[in-house]
Amino acid sequence: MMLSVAFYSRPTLQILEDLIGKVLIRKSGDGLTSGIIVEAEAYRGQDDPASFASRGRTKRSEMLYGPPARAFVYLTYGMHHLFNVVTEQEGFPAAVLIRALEPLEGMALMQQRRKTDDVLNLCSGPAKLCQALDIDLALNGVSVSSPRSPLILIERTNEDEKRKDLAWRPRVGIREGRDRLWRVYLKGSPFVSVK
DNA sequence: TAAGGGATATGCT
DNA sequence: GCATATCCCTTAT
Repeated sequence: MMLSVAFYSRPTLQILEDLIGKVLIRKSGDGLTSGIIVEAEAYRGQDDPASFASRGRTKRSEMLYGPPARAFVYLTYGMHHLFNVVTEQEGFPAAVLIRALEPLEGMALMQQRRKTDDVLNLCSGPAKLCQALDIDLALNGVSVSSPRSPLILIERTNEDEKRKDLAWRPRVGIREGRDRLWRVYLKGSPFVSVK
């Protein structure tokens, strides 16, 4: 059901692929929003030039060194929040950035927060999904594997699968480019941010 | 294609 | 201290 700490303690590239198709659930005072993960990106180790950790262990990268199954939320470009899940063992800097979701529950709330009715534009980007799910710095460091957490990841339920089955779709695509080493997305999904 | 915006890190003085 | 470059993006043009 809910993804355990053990799930996040494995090698990051394995977690990356396994996260495609999982459900991210955000519970806030406004209500519940959730979506199926259709795009993600891995950052692992100090040798990964795309990772904050490549510039040393600093205040900004500190969360990456922490224990797995915690949310790492940060601000970029002065206005956008990005949501990562910390992976691997404490002391090794690694995380998976969640880049796009297929909206599942709380669409009306997402539309309100995103100020658009376009379903394809609600969660098709790492900062868009944070806005749609109301993820900001207040959630930095929270556990994503505790039942009481405002932010959790789960296996999809049977009911979800009945509603919209991902299984028939093409498997994940992997993109390697520039210094973004590992990006995985659901090939053919209209909800991804990759062109 | 470019502007928007703030936190962070670095490299000065 | 302060100045500056950078940044895992989005929106509007």
